Amino acid sequence: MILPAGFYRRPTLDVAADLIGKVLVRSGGRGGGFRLSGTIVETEAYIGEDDLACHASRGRTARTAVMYGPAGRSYVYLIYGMYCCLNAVTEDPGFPAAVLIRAIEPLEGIERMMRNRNGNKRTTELGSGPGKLCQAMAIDRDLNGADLTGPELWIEDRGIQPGPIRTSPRIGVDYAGAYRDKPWRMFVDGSAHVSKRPSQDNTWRKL
DNA sequence: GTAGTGATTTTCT
DNA sequence: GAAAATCACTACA
Repeated sequence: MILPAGFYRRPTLDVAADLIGKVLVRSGGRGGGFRLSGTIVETEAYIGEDDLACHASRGRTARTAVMYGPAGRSYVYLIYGMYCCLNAVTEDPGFPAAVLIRAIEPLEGIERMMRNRNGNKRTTELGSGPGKLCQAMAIDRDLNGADLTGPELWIEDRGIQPGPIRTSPRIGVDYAGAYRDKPWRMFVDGSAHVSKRPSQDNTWRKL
């Protein structure tokens, strides 16, 4: 079942948690073309203009406009001049928020994903990071604003029961002041496909 | 195994 | 002009 727009039009933390275990699917090319997919194992929530880590904290601009639009669309942006990151827009129109898809466990089209990733042979290196998964699944800014109910990019519920979910502070947002330590990153505990494994850090709590 | 650093360009100040 | 929701590579243990 493809997740409907209503799935995304909810509190962002709920969407971030519920997306764990869902399947991200990318389809393209002519006449059937290709189909790539992977189970989502890591997400992060970015919530509103008050959240100093959220791009919308600087207000509405050409880049952040999608986040102010309806839920269930994609927000794809370029980071560090080289990589793209994929988000799902959440909440009511007018309230800027999104869930960053940070890691997937590859399911379908693994051979093609390896080619997209410059011949990388390890499945754990195909989707264990927001830039990596976009490269593997051929997601770039052409898909910014795309409807996440298809036909190029969507997320399905296949009834997968993810392992235990943990939370942690978000990655790479040390500049975000009081919002730096918010435990708004969600990931499958122990998965080999998440972007970073826990170090000696007992501040992370069970969800 | 961990730590440090350069690549590259859009975006907003 | 500075910073950025990252990654790959190198050096070293």
